[in-house]
Amino acid sequence: MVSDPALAPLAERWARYAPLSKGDRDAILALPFRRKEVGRDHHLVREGQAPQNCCLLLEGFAFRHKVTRDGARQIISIHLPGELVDLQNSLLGLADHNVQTLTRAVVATIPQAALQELMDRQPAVARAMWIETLIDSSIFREWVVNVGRRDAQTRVAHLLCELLLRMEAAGLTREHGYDLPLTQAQLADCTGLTPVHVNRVLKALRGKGLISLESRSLRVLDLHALRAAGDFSELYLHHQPQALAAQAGAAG
Amino acid sequence: MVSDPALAPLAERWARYAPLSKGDRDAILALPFRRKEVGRDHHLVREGQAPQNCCLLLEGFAFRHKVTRDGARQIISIHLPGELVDLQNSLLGLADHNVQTLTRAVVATIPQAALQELMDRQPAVARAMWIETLIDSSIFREWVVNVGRRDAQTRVAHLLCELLLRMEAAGLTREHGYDLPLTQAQLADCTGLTPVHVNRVLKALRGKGLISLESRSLRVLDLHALRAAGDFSELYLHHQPQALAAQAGAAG
DNA sequence: CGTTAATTTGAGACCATTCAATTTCGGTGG
DNA sequence: CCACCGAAATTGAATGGTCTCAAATTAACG
Repeated sequence: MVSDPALAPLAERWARYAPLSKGDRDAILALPFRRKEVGRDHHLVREGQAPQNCCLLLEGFAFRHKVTRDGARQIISIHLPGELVDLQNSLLGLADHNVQTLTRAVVATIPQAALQELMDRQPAVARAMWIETLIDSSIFREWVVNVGRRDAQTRVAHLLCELLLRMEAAGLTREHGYDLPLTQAQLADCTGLTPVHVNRVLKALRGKGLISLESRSLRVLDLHALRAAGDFSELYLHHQPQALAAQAGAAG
Repeated sequence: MVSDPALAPLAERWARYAPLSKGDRDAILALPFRRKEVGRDHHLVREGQAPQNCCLLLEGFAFRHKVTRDGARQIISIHLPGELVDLQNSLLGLADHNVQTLTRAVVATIPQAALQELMDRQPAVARAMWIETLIDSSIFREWVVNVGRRDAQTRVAHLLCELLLRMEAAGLTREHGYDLPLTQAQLADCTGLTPVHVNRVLKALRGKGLISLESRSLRVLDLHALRAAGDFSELYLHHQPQALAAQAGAAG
């Protein structure tokens, strides 16, 4: 059985979080999975369920969200191609939130049992997976700050900055431009605002010359000003995990 | 060198997250640490730093927070005695937020290197630590929803419910009552509100007979109604981690 | 090319904020 | 033990950022 290259991006990203041996990489590439094409708004995980599989986004975008009693929806995070959207369920058992596709997507569903086995047998991979969940966690913290203590324009600008940097890291941008995978209603659900107000905020950001945005195609015209408008500082994305350096330093 | 019982609560809590062997427990109890008494508002971790130690709260309360450009503070989580407040820094390197004591506290500072070694040598302990960070993560997600999509009264009621359940789990309550370790200004920083409005909300909750609160002593008079007022559902606290059951089931 | 979703704009209402002042609480020293 | 002081809590009045409601326009998609 030849290892399928579909999981190569996974091995590649995890290798950025922790040093992986050839054996580690091979074990990742040998994970069993089922490739699945799904439409927009497809539910990958439902709150309260105990999923038996983990979903790796091969193509397309997804988001996690919760719904309050009176039907308001809060989006908790956005996921880009190459990300495992529900790793935590393997360890926590019951899903505490929903995961849904933003766009048409291709996912690889990996049996949780296989992931458990991988964690058990390849501690370095487990370490990398842990770090991935910790970076998720850091992004959640920043989102708490964003919706809790920033005004509407700052919130939206901050989100657009975050997406720019993460898209760049994923190779999905060209010259500070990317295809925004969110409707204005979904931007509102990310930022705790109403769609109407998001529309006005975007108009203001356009008016100031910070961005251009038409038919979902976003371009950041003045990154410095957008970062300032969004009170944005990228430390929380941990794109240069210090752990690697620290480990290398400790080993040398 | 006899193992100090000070770390026993840590071993106990981690054992709830993953099955620990005698060797695992001994390794935890053998961790080196320095006991330190600190005053209120003492900084345990500062954003941007690369801490060399982890802080275990032995007595007292702490909180994590970030400050926006214009000086607004958002509290991201509250920590009870027995919790490791900055485990993630061992793996991420640079702290992306501040940690500060809410009250006078006693902490055990554990060298990160020792924790790293523990993770490497006792995979079951590493697993438990990972699960602890995942539960943290789930609480962050709920807080995003709380500040993003709930009105003021619901936010405060939700927070009071969360604290009640966590205090109960830590054995810090009597008859639905506990000592609230937060000022109204700090409650405001948790919920993304102003101190003035928190005061009015608390008055309303008292007026409805849901709680009594005087001089920091809180009693939940009508838990059912407070849960309803706070749109509260405890799934996200993962107080009964399903992973344990799942692992036991898989092993049996 | 029709149909539905998404975006855009306006006007009025409201929840939470800001600003300001007063009262109460908690701790400390005389 | 009481007086004092700063911090915390409380209350009022006015402002304002965001929401709600409603309608029109444009874009997306089969």
